[in-house]
Order: sequence, then C-alpha cells, then structure tokens
Amino acid sequence: MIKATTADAYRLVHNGILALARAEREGIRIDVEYCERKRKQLTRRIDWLEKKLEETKLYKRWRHIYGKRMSIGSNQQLAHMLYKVMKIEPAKFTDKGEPSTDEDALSRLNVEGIEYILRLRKYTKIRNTYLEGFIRESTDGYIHPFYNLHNVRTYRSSSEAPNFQNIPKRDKEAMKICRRAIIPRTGHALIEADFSALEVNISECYHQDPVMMDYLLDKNSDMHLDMAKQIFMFDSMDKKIPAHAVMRQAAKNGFVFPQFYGDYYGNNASGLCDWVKLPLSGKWADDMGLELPDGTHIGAHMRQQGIKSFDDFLAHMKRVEDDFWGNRFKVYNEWKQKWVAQYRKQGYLQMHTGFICSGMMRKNEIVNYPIQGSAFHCLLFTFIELDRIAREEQWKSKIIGQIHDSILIDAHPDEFERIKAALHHIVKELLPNAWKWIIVPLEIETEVYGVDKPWVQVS
DNA sequence: GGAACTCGCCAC
DNA sequence: AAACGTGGCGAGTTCC
Repeated sequence: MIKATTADAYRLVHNGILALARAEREGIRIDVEYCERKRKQLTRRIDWLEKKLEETKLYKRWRHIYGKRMSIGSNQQLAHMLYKVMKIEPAKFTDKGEPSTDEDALSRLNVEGIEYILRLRKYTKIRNTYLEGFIRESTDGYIHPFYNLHNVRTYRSSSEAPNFQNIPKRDKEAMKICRRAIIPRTGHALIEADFSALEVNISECYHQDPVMMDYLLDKNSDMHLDMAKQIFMFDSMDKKIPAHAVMRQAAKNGFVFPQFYGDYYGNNASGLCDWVKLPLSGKWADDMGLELPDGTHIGAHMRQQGIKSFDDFLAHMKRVEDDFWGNRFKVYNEWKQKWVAQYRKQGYLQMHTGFICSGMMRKNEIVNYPIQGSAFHCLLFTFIELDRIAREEQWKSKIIGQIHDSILIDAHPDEFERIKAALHHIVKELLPNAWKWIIVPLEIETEVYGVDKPWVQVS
C-alpha cells in the first residue's frame, strides 16, 4: 500500500485552499427579505413566550430575587433558582462541576415554565445565530463563508463568518426555517453531493477488519440492524416495521457510532434506554417502554429475556461491548491497540494522506484523528477536482460550499448530468488511482433540490 | 470597554 | 485506568 508523504499533504492543502477560496468568492445566495420577515415573526413568537413565562411562579420568584439584574438568558441565575432556591436535586453537572441547565437536565424537571425556557432557547438560537448571521454577513444577497484548513487538529476544515457547517438539519422545524434562507441563483438548483458512510469506509482502510469489510461490501447486510437484534435480544428484525426501525436507530446512534468514537457501554446503556423509553433505575415492568407490533411492550420482552432492570441491562451491554470488540470487530480492535502503541513509541501519527499529528493525545484521539482527517481529505480531493473540471469546461454551475463529507453546488439544469458524471468519475477513477490505500468502494450520492427552490428537504 | 472564559447547542 | 472525536457562535460572566 502506497501512502502519501507530507509533501503530498502540503499539495492537497495548497490546492484545497485555492479551490475553497474560489467557492468563497462565488458565495451562497441568501433570501435576505425572507430572513428579515422571519426574524420579525420569530421576535413576535419570542415576545409571546416571554409573556407566558412571566405568568409563572418560577419567573415571579426569579424576578423577586434578582430584580433589575434578572435575565431570562442567564443559566447561572436559572441554576441558582432551580438548585438553590427551589432545592431541586440536579440531574447532571457541567464539565466544571456546576449543576447543568441544558435541555436534557431541564426536561427531567417538573417545573412550570421550563417548557417556555426551552422553546425560547430554540427560537432565539434560530433567530440570533442563523437568520441574523445570514443578514449580517450578506452583501448584495450573498454570504461568503470562510473555509479554513489551518484550525483543526485532525486537518479537517472549519467554517466561519458565518459557519456554514452547522445549519440545522435534524430538527425539522429549525431546518425549514433556516434552510429556507439558502437559495440558488435564478434558474439554478442546489445540488448536494454526499459521500455515504465516509468515515466508516475510511476506518476500514486503516484496520482492514474482515467482518467490517463484509458489511461494507454486502449491500444486503445491515450492521445497525444486527446490533439492534443483539442489544434488544430479538432473533430477527425487519427495519420496515416501525418499532424495529426505532430500535435500529437506537443501536446506530446509541451504540455503534458512539463506540466507534470511543464511548463505553455505561453511557450507551443510558442512551439506549432513553431511545426505547425504559427507565434508568428500578425494576422494569411489562407495560414499560416502546410498544411492539403485537401490542406488548419492550419491557415485557426484555424481562422474558432475563433483563429485569436497568442494572441487568447495564451488565448485558457490557457483554455486548465485549463481543463487539472481542469477536465481531476483533481486527479493528487489534489495529487500535497497535496504532496507539506505535504513536506512543514514535511520538506522532501519520495519516495515509500524509498529514502528521504530534503532541500529547489521549487514546480516543489517537485512533479517531486519522479516520476523521483522511475522510475529509477524500472530500477535499473531490472538491479540488470538481473545481478543476468546472473551470476547464467553463460551467455555468458554481461550487459554493462544503460540509466535511458533502459538496454544495449551485447548478444550472443543463449541467445536472455532467456534474453527476464528473463526480462519479472523480470518486470512482481519480480518487482510487491517486490513493492506492483506499481499499473500499466509495460512493457519492447527489440530491437535487428544485429549480429556484431553497435548500429544504421535503421528506 | 474589551479579552477570555463557561455553557449550551448547532453540524459532521 | 478510563470512559464520545472535530469545530463555530451567541449570551452571560469574570477579569483586567
């Protein structure tokens, strides 16, 4: 396997900066009038929520104690009210050891007014960070986010002014409000090209685990469904059944991905229980948790399997984790050990893309950096080549942005098919030819938004 | 009055 | 023994 050198890494950064700078100069079109309109609308909603909050006992006591110094946005004051004045036991603590007031902590409390505070946070975030950011940073209807290649320890990119890499997507309401502001040039459509499961595929290029390789090559296999079966103890599952789909999501986002980042079963067990609505303490009962297709509940099923409490589940998840790394992905695990030992011996690590990370690192950082970095470098390579082809062929379409494993294009309809073909050529020919260490087939998928339509997913 | 910090929260 | 990787940004707060 031929790996890249630091000189190769330098060239990638050099060409990357030039290509990204061209995207920055093109800019992303913003519907500024919409932003202004929506900002006013959100302000009215925020004012209404504040009025509702003012009617609550929590607010009145808060006002009584703090007077003019009271600020609804002060979490320090809120923590004092909840955990000192009202003497509530904090559900969790911050990194600095203070009682937490994050969404998770607050939503466990049964205090009138908390719901208003959470909604106020959500809408002020949308208004102040995103809509006002777009308005502030736009000139003549375009924003020009910066893409940096010098800020991130893994040699990923970052984005600023405004950050174009954290626009809401998961929360559908926030997604619609914010992405409605991002529009294509007149007569164009936005195209988003995403690598599928890029980091998992790149991890394979390091550890070469045969079981993982089978999962990546066999389109009919489903790692997350297999883990759901093991975690929730079912012989078979079908992801088309809604309850099974929930458990698959839980396995994916509550176990598999966190484990790949270096999490452990203790955290996973709590997260998984939240997903399927099982309590984190005490005995479980037959009527608890997610409802199954036959009308029974997951609580009854787990009890039948001998998991009768959270403590039982915790012990079960320890066994699942041991099996995950000790049997299923044994070779991946052995690579992690070797990779850490090598770093500790030579004092640095070098990615397959040539980039070197040095300095003191923890175990999780040592094994995550090369995967995160190299995955982004595949995107950057693709971005550079797409930009080169677009200039050579004088496309009307503009490459306008990048979000770690995806590229955003402001595309002319005449060029849709050419763009897809060019992307396919880069990912299937140029990339694997340039980097022989890529031992898995990478896939890039394109989503075309409507002509003259914003960046809003319809599903 | 501004720099630096904490917290919370958005993305991959 | 340790125990989720990488960022940017707004608001509040603290320090100089």
